[in-house]
Amino acid sequence: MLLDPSADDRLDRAFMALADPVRRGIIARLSRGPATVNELAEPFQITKQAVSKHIQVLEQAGLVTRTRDAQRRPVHLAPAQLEALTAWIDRFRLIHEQQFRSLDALLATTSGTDAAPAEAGATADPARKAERS
Amino acid sequence: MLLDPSADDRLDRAFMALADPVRRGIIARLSRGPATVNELAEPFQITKQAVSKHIQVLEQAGLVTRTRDAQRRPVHLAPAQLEALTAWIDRFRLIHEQQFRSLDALLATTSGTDAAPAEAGATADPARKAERS
DNA sequence: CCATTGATCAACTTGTTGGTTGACTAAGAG
DNA sequence: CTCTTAGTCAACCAACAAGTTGATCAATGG
Repeated sequence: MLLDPSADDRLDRAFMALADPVRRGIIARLSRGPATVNELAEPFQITKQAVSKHIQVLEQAGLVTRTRDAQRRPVHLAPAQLEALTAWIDRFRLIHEQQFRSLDALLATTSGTDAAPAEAGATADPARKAERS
Repeated sequence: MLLDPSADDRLDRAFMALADPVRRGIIARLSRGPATVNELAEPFQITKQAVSKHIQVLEQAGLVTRTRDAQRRPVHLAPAQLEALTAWIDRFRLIHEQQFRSLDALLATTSGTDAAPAEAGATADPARKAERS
């Protein structure tokens, strides 16, 4: 089960875990501090068992951790995985932004007449020849 | 286009779209510039139809757009939705960080003997009203 | 006109997710 | 010991997601 989850696998679980409004609500609540299953279940119209399953999903995704406190199992936010997600997204967001800028510069130097209406790169794309990575 | 998907719905689709290594690979490829379905399908061992479906998912999530170029339908990255995702994540990441800091400060002022074993917030949690004994 | 290329549509199979109910374990409290 | 609180486990079901094959559409080229 938890032997060696690849980086892809970890991202899969984390993104999937956030692709549900209940689980995002749980994350939002936990950002204010730890909470028990019952407390987390209260805002939603589903059974406690369903919430427990959601928490399991979040835990397997590395987004929360559970501790012990008598009968209670307080759930805590684990921000490290959230950081990993923003890191992944921002990586490609920034690459794209840079590509866009350099393409923009290229168009500015070659065409000279008009700067092309925002729909850049549809056919004349300098990055297209790179393949078979 | 669809008729007014709620913010929750949009986040659902976007996070779900990224919860798949094929689709993340497509995003990674598109960060280098637009590509056709065939180009995007090449690195993967699945049929072109499957890739087409993945692109539909990404498009409905607002992460990519498609244009026309003769028979080709070049796919472009749409970075706005990526920004929305990092915005959502960072919101709660920062709230949590701030909570953690203020709790840390609280512990530093009240307890003078032992600084607690790193698992802060488990027992002394300002957000929980339940107290025992 | 017909053939080719690029991509989508439609139907179907398979596996997984989100939810339920009911039984169960664990820890205190009377 | 019994009762209550907090939570999980197990079995089941409806809905959906990912992939396949086969047919179809759209644009171009001979």
